[in-house]
Amino acid sequence: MADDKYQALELENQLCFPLYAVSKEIIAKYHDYLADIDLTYTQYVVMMVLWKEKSLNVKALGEKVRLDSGTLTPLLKKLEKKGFITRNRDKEDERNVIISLTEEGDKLKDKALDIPYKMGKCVPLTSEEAKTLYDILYKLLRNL
Amino acid sequence: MADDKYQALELENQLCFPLYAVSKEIIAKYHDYLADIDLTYTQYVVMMVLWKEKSLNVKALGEKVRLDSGTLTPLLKKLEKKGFITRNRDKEDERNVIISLTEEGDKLKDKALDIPYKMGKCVPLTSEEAKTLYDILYKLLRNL
DNA sequence: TAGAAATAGATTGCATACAATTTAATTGCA
DNA sequence: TGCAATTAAATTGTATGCAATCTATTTCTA
Repeated sequence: MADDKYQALELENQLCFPLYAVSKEIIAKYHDYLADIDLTYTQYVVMMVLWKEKSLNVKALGEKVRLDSGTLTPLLKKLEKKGFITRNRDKEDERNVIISLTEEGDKLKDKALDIPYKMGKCVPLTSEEAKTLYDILYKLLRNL
Repeated sequence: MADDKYQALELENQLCFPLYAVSKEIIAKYHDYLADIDLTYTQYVVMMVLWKEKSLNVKALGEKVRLDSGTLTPLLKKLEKKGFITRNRDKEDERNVIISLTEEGDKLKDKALDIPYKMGKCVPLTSEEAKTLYDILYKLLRNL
């Protein structure tokens, strides 16, 4: 037991590693479904916000998806190039860039409709476990 | 309720998003502690395996940290440049590259010793919640 | 009201991630 | 044995992520 003091430094004794690993692996499972509608996971997350909000600025979008402009600016330019969104300076306050869904982008919602269901089937948890996990994760998001 | 059918497509109704967001935010919390010992989070994860295993090939390392050679090769070259590890072709089977801890790399373990403790204090969960989260995440890792 | 402070995005630089492909070495089998 | 299949890393290409900085605009205040 001479090395006991190093136990906390083992991968299996940390909470962050399985979080990081599970997050990556679940996102990987989305890959093929999302490729069918020409989106990456991060782009899908942004589109989910837009399907609901229709239009908002980069700052507000970033708060919802928890990404900064360094990540969002290039990603939004790609979504614009694909024709799913528009990017326009706010006439009221030229500091803002307003992101809006195009008709094409809005139609994509229907093609995405079965993805949550397909993904749900990929996650091997009981609904009770899923709810527990969900609650703990949101508690963390609120308090981190 | 005309839009009920799109409910599953809302960010708040999905399990993956909080996983992805929490994972990123906890890793961000490691940033300053790890900067003190000149490691990124991914490099830290790799070093944790090496502190325990001392020596193994890229393939075995990749299985433990769930990263492929496309990520590991450049990362390991950086750790080598920092003097924490060595990379050597296996004489028995030249396809393998054996990663070994240097004395310098092993000493880093002592500098990292308080990081798990500091991180634990950053995660606002009861020990019971932490254990529940841990168990569910490992169940997912086993079955995904 | 002019200049300082604050704000929103964009840019730069660095470090992942991973799919797909390539290269080199080893194994397995006809 | 000889070559096809397999295996392990490395490489290439694309897409994040984020810290730090920069630029343009707006707000605040002395």
